[in-house]
Amino acid sequence: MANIKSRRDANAEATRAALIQKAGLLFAKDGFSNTSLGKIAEHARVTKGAIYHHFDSKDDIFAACYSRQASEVAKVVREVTLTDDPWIDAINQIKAYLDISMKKGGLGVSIQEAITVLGWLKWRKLDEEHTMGLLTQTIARLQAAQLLKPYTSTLLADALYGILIHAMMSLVGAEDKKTTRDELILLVQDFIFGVMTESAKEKIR
Amino acid sequence: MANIKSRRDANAEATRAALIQKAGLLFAKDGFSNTSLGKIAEHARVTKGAIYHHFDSKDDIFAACYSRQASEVAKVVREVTLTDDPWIDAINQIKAYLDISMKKGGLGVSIQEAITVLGWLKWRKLDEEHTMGLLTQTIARLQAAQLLKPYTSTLLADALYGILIHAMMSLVGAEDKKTTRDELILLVQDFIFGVMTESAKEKIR
DNA sequence: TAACCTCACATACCAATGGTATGTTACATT
DNA sequence: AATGTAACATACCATTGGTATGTGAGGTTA
Repeated sequence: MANIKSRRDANAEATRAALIQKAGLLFAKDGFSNTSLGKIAEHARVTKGAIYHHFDSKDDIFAACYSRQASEVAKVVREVTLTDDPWIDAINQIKAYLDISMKKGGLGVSIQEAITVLGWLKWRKLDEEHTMGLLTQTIARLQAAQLLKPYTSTLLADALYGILIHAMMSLVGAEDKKTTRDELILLVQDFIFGVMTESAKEKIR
Repeated sequence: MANIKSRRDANAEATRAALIQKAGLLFAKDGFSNTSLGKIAEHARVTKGAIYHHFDSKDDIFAACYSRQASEVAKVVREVTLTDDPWIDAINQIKAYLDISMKKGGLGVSIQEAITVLGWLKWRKLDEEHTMGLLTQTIARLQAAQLLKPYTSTLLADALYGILIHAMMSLVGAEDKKTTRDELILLVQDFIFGVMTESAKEKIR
């Protein structure tokens, strides 16, 4: 209803955004436990009161930071989809995911930290709304085109996401990122080949 | 040298062991952050001083708990190896790993918590000495037998471990564990098929 | 065995920090 | 103009990880 933002609402949104941004920078730079709410408030030129007005807890503001970043990643990956060949799209999405993760590797809140702070379950739930949700869709497309063996789709998505996450983490730690990235793409492709139907394999060859 | 334990040393070892055991139970039951050092000390009938005499920090005693558990898992998985067919051994190890993880899922310190508390890097380093180290060996065997495509072995181990970890986590959360477990084994097998050499595939069929 | 030393803890204490309870004031509503 | 409410600020608290120091039993040396 009230789509017209009042002055106060606009200000509130601004502080909230500033809080998320500054917190994101600090979390990325110093890690979660080494970033106190006091520091965050200070950098955003407010007090802890402001934080606890906008967020429920320290975990909550961290989740907001990660969520924001994840949605940005998902957005970039989503924009890749172009062709009407689900297989090509899938590979391109994977490439895009690895690339942006590689770029944002140092910058931004790391996935490690996210899992570390939020715990597996919360983290997963968050990711399901972004990157992993995308992956699930992509897999559904592949399955609809009968390119994949009839595994339970959530299980498949889980496993594939596991590969991607893990791949990404190796990538962040690797010294020759470019080579590693290329090898990883091939590796992931081969893994997926393993769960493809025979007819699909021949079609691609 | 001093292999003959003095009275004092024996006592010290006993308290250290008790500390690890009680801490493990509490960590598993209440989680890391909800378990204070005071509680641990109380349960082990000592004081915080004892804890800080034996361990450097809260993280450190947690690491000790996890390490102990991981070595037990690794021990069970290691005992599986029997035949001289590396492929069969690999599959059996994977089965054993999933099974024990399934059993110990509720009990013991969960992997989620371990990653959560120690952070990705420390956790990985710890696991490299146990479960992951085993996996690396198994992969090396498969590669030596030229069953796998010539990927960088560490990369391969990383990715495979990623699948296993992720699979295990789905397994912990699944409602029909037995069915999920069976499907997961097939899934993992298929994934590995993807990175096998053509000749190896035919040999198995 | 007596003096001495070391180590395995216990006791006392502190600083930091997440979280809460309570103001306060600008702004919106009536 | 009076009143209400949301967006913060201020003050305060409890917990807790960590440290500095004390102490006494057990081991070592003379």
